[in-house]
Amino acid sequence: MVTIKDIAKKAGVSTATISYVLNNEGKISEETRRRVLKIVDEMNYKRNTIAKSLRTSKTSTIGIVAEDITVFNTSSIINGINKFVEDQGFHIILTNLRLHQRTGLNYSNIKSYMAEISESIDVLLSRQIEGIIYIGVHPRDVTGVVRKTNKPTVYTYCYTSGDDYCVNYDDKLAAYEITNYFIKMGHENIAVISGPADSLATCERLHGYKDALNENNLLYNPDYIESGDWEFESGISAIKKILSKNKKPPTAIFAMNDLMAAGAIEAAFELGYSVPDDFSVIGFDNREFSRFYRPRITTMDLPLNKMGEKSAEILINLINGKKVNKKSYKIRCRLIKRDSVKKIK
Amino acid sequence: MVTIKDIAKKAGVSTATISYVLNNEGKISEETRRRVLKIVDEMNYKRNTIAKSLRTSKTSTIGIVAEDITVFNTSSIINGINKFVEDQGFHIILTNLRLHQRTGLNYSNIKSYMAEISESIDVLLSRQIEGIIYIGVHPRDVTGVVRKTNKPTVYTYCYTSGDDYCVNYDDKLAAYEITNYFIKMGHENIAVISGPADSLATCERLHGYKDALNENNLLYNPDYIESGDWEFESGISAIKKILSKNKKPPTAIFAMNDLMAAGAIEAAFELGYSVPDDFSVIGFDNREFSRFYRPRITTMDLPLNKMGEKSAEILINLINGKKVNKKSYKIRCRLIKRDSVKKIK
DNA sequence: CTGAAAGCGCTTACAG
DNA sequence: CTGAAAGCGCTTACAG
Repeated sequence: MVTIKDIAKKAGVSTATISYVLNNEGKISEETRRRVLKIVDEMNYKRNTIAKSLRTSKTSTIGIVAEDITVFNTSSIINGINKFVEDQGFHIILTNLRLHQRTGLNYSNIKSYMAEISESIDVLLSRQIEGIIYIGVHPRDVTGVVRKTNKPTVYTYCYTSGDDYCVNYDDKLAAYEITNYFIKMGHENIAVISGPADSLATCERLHGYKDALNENNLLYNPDYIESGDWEFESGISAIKKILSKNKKPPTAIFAMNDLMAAGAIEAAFELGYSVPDDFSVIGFDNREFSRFYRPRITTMDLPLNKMGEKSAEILINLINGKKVNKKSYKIRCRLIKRDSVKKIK
Repeated sequence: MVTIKDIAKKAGVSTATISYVLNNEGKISEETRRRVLKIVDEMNYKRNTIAKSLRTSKTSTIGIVAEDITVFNTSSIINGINKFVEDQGFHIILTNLRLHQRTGLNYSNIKSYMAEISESIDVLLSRQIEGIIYIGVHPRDVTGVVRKTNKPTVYTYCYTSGDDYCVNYDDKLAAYEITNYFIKMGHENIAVISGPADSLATCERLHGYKDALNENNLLYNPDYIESGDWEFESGISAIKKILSKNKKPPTAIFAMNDLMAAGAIEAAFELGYSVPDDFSVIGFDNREFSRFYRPRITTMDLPLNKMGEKSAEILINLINGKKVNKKSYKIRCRLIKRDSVKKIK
């Protein structure tokens, strides 16, 4: 391996000079600079970033701790982070907790993985990362799950109840917009297939839903709300329950994710109904299949890339000692209008 | 930041002793060991891996170069890699070329990104990674795309025509098994919606398809083959072409991915046919939606996790100087039988 | 404009 | 069993 020393010897100058040339420090004569650069090229010298990092105590490396990289949201978020930090000369060390794989959907027992998370973070710290981005598998409260460090940390796709930097999409606004869109299309009886009641996303979206109802002087009917577990099958059972509970069936169904929306459509189909002729349906997440399901599902696109970029931006600013005054960012989702909603009246 | 020196001072021993204790070198008395460990704990000392790496010239870090992390295959492969290397104390530096995002589906102009890839690899090398895993977005030949280095390198989800380590799934065998399954279910007229003709995957699978036909004394009919571009829409047009070209329509359709299979099902539906009553369909990839499409699609599950693990295993062996005699690994896919295939006759 | 030298935080032969 | 010392490959105040 060729080092700065070898270059220095061959060029007949000191290692300091090589270093100055390599770092474009300016104060080197044009002639020396050229000669050094030529030798650098000839000897195919590659700088050892490890040594530089040790000396400067800057690694230009951030740690990503992903709860589960195989969950649909994560790769786009990482993509966004990557895009942003690349331009800053930063690199990413990736830690994957494989939470989904290990705990299934029972995110609540994440507590048992706290020791493991803590260890992951220790390893990251020992590698001198300059900041951490923690990516959840679901928008939920992770307070206390991630051990505090003295490094800047940004949470995305999850919240904390503390004084931390969090980047999420705007759940409440999204649900508000979905509900308003239904209303604009003439629907007044709008059912909801929600996520589990203890989910923050469920809460926030129910909030947005009610706000839209209120503003349009529509009554909130608790019998129109049924919770699922984010899976396809729970969409099926939820819609059946809603139908059996209400003499006056809804004309519109807001499913809090596309899987449950697909389940609802499937169930409607089985029961001899048609979507959107008998029911209009809107999903959430803009999962790949929603684009070509039968019917094509109207849904909310998640700003995953933007969330990644924003998280990275905040983190880099914090690393550079810049003030970041806002703590909690909520990025707007985008309604994708397709064929599962019909105008009535 | 507390260093080995601080510990040494407080413990009244040399830094060498601390290092020996930390690395469990044994030759330290139990009494000293305990005292040092206690102080390490008290002072909340964390080892600086960067310094260690510089000294030992081992970083226990591998570089992953992913052509595009948002493409469906990649995250599971990374998951597999992660799982394997974690146990070896290795870490991952992730580079994401965002190829799909930047070039769309036109993978062929990857050549224009060669300079960029080369630079990414330089950066990785300067960070002293000990090996590289290159993850393609599609099983195709990437010879010459990735600059050779003196570090062990494994290619997965892509091939090279050279003497490189490649880990893929067994395309030919998969197609062979699909075709045989159709035949076992009584089908003799089996159409294929293939990928682009210049795709290695297409080639290999066509091979497996023909082999199965031959073995069962069925005639190969070129009019039954229509190529798509892996997208949903191309499944629609392909099936229409096949139907219009053949007086004797096929009873079975092997679509080389789930998107095109869904397109074929959609087209059949539009034309008044039903799947699987009029046509049986098998897809490929076991994408999420295939599980709850109408009908649930029979498909091939890709061993993505295993591919990641295998790649990591080979790489770690190479890093450790062990012999890895086989160069090309082909891992078997798994047929997932669902509702889109019907037994006839 | 350039160099001698110290030092980042570790590890490791070597000596005792 | 333990320590003094060199050194990994860089950067950087300081001196000239």
